[in-house]
Amino acid sequence: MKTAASKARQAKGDRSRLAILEVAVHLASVEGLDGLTIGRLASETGMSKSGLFAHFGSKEDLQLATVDAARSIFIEKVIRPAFEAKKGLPRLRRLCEIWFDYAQNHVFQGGCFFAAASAEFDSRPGRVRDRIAVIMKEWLEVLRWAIVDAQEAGQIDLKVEAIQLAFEINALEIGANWAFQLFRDKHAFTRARTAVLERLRSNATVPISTRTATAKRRARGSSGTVWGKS
Amino acid sequence: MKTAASKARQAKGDRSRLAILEVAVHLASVEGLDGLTIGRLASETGMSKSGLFAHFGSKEDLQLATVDAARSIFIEKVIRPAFEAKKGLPRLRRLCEIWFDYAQNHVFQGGCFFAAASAEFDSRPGRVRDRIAVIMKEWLEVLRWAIVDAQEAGQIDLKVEAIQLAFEINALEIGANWAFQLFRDKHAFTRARTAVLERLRSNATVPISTRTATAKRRARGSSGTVWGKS
DNA sequence: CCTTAAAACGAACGTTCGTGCTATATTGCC
DNA sequence: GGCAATATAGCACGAACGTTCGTTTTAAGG
Repeated sequence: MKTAASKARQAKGDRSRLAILEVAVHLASVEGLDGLTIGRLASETGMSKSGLFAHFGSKEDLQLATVDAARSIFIEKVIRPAFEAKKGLPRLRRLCEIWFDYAQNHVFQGGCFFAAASAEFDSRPGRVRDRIAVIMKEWLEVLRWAIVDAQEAGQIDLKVEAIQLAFEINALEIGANWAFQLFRDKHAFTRARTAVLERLRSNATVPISTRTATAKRRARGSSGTVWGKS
Repeated sequence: MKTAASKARQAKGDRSRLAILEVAVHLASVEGLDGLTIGRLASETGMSKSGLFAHFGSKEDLQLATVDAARSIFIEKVIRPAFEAKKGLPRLRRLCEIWFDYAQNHVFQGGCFFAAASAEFDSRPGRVRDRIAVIMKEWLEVLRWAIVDAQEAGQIDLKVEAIQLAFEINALEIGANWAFQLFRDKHAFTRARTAVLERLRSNATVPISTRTATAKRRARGSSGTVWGKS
C-alpha cells in the first residue's frame, strides 16, 4: 500500500519528471506534440531513451503529461496574475492584456502552446485531443465569467451575449498569435489589442482608458480566486 | 530538346500527378503536411511508393506541390466565386460569406487547409513555411483590397484602416475554424458571421442587410478579375 | 508495328520511431 | 550499513519513415 514512506520514495522521480516536462513543453510548442520525440527529448535532457520513457509508459501519456504541464504554466503566467485584478471589467482587461504578453514574450518558445496543440490534434480523435478541448473550454469559460461579472457590476451592457464576446476576444487572440508566428510581425499584437479595446469600449457602460498593458504592474494585493495547481 | 512530341508524352504523368495531389491535399488537411506520409499516400492512391515518389523527387517537393494544389482549390472555391460580385462592399461581403461556407462545408476534410498548415509550419523554417506565408499574405491582401475598393466607392468609412479591418476579419475566420475543428460546434460560424457583420455595419456608410449568405446564389454574370491557375 | 521515352513497380537501404526486456545505480528508510 | 524500492541505462525488436536502384510495364509517334 502507498504509505507515507513510499510517497517520500517518489521524491527523486518526481523531480526528474518535472525536469523532463519542463523541456518537453517547450520542445512541443515548437515541434508539435507529435514532433516531440522520445529520443530527441532524451538527448535534450541528457537521459537515456528508456530511462526517460519509464516515467511515462507510453508516448500518449507523455503527451498528456506535457499538455497538463503547459496548462500549469498557463495558469501560473496568465490566469493567476490576471485574477489579482478585481472582479469585473478590470479582471477582463487584465486577462486580455496578459494573454497578449504571454503570446508575445515567448512563455512558450513556439507561441501559444494550446493554439498549436489545438490545430495539431483537432482532427485526431483520442485522449490528447479531448484533454486539449477541455482546457480550451476552461479558458473560454474564464473569459465568459469575467464578462458576466463585469455585466453584474454594471460595467458592460447587459445586452451583449457573454459567450459571443468571449468568442470574439479569443478569436482575436488566436488570430494575433497566428499572424505573429507566421509573419514574425509584432504589429499583429498591436492590431489585436486595438480590436479588443474597441470591442470592449463599444460594449462598456463606463469609460475605458487606453493605457498600455505593461504600465502599472504594481499594486499587487492578495490574489483572488484560487486556481488549480496541477 | 522539348518538342511537341515529348510534351505529349508527359500527358499521362501529369494526369497521375494531379490525381495524387487531389488525394494529398485532403490527407494533409487531416493528418498535417508532415503526417502526409509517402507510404500512406501511395496506398491511398493505389500506387507503389516508388512510383509515386518519382513524381516529386523529395518529400519537401511533394509538400510544396500539395500546398499549391490547395491554393488552386482555394482560389477556385473562394476567390473566383466571390470575385463575381461587384467590386467594393458586395465583394467584401461575398469573400467573408463564401469563406465561412468553405470552412464549414469541408472543402478540405480537416477544415481550412491553410489554417492547419500555418500552425504546423510556423516554427519550422524552410521553403514550405515560406510558401504558406506568401499565400496567406495573398489572402490578406485580397481582403484589404476589397476594403479599399469599398472605401473608394464610398461604402466604408475612410477613417478605418483597411489593414486593421482585414486583420480582424481574418482573425474571426481563423477563430471560427479553430473552434469548429476543436469543438465540432457549428455555432462558431454563426458567431463569427455575426461578428463580421457587426464589424462591417459599424464601419459602413450604407445600410447592411442581414440576409443569409447562401440565399440568392444565382445571378452569376461573367467573372471579374482573372486569378492565377497554378 | 516498332521504337523509345516516360511511368510504375518491387525490393532494399539506412534511420528513427515507440516500446519492450534485463541489468545496474541510486536513493531513502529501518 | 544494509535492504528494498525506485530510477536509470543498455540493448534489441518490429514497424515505418524517406530515398535509391534496377527492372518491367505502358503508351504515344514515326
